[in-house]
Amino acid sequence: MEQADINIKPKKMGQIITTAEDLFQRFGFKRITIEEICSKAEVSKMTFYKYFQNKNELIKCIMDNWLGHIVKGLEDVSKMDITFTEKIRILLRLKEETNAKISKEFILEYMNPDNDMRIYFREFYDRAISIFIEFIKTAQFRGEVRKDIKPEFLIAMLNKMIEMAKDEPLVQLYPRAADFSLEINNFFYCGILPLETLDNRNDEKK
Amino acid sequence: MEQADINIKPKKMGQIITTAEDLFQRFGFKRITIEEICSKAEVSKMTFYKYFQNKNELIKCIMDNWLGHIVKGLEDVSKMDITFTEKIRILLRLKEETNAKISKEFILEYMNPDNDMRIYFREFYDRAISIFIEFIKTAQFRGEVRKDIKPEFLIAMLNKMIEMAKDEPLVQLYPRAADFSLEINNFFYCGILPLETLDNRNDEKK
DNA sequence: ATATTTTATACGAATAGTGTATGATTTATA
DNA sequence: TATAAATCATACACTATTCGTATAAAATAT
Repeated sequence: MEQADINIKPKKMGQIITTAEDLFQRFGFKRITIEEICSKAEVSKMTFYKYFQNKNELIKCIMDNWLGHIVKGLEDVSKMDITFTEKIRILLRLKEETNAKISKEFILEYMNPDNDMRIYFREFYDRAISIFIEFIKTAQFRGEVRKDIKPEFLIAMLNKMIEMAKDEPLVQLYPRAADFSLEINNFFYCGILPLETLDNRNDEKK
Repeated sequence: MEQADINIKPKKMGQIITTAEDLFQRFGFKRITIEEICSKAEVSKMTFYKYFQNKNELIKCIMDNWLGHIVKGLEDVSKMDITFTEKIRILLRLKEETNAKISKEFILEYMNPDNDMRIYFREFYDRAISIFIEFIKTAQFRGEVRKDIKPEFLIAMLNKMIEMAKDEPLVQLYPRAADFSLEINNFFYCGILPLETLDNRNDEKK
């Protein structure tokens, strides 16, 4: 999927991005130095500066990749000819993935007032959210989601559900993790489906 | 358990240790600055230097705590009047905990040749291992473990088992996570029990 | 063979982190 | 309330780290 895009890029550039992405996600942007990225990516510093002006440009590049990934993911889901239940399941996974990226560490740095990247972070966050909202609006237009629900509310709901999925004692109630995620999924599905389609729901499930 | 020791220490000192412990485990020693510890622990830098000469002394203090925790844990287990199956279960958890502490990040810094703390790290690692080995030797003396097994082999086995427990597709084979950990536990148990006690094993289980 | 890419090393400049001094403020204790 | 002890914010000189660039050698591709 994203593979194709990466392959067009020079090999070393790809190594830098992949390594940096991993390090940034684990330790946050601030803690990682260019030199650490280079040595882990097995690339010399000179090569780094050949492809990126500085660390911030690399960060922007990576965050743009993230956005692209979300956009593409949602576009693909939109096009897919599957039940909306399935779509929600994929959406959930995508949101969870995004959350992992915009994690504590990210938020922390984003909050820091004396960070040059602050404006860019805010922009990224807003765009990510608005992409999700756009997706939901489309679904509302198609009649897959009740029209009187605020998309922003759904986003908040998604986040809460992802939190729930991390609540160990809760998950333990289910014989296997998959059962729990199905439960969450179904709850979501039943709660947002337009009223007029309530009758066909059971048929659709089969 | 360890609670008591902490309470004797001045309050702020405790805050420093707790915060630093958390940060070190998540990001490694090198990445964390004294100032970050202070601000997260809500302690001024002056207070930090009141209790610790420098970052290395804090690290030593924390690593000593870890050792103490292992020693106490194993001593407690030794004293407990429970089946050896149970003991192994607790031992496994303790080893897992220790592994989390001496994680990738730790090893990485420990490997770094130009690190002043290198000798201390090596020493810590050796002592931790030898404490486990001592525990196993005691168990062998008591006849709880087959005498012809090398303790070092058991340590290696424990590590492998902890790795296995993180192998998702494998864990998925079991209806619930607990079942898998029981399986591992029983396998270990059956494999190391002295031959002469093989007959009573089933009775002991009940 | 030749052009391109990548590399190691070294370097000054900029930045960030350390550890200490000072005096004000808070908190505990009598 | 008075007094001692802890904690604090701020500023500071000093050190270590990181940045970004210049150079020329080595590796790789064509």
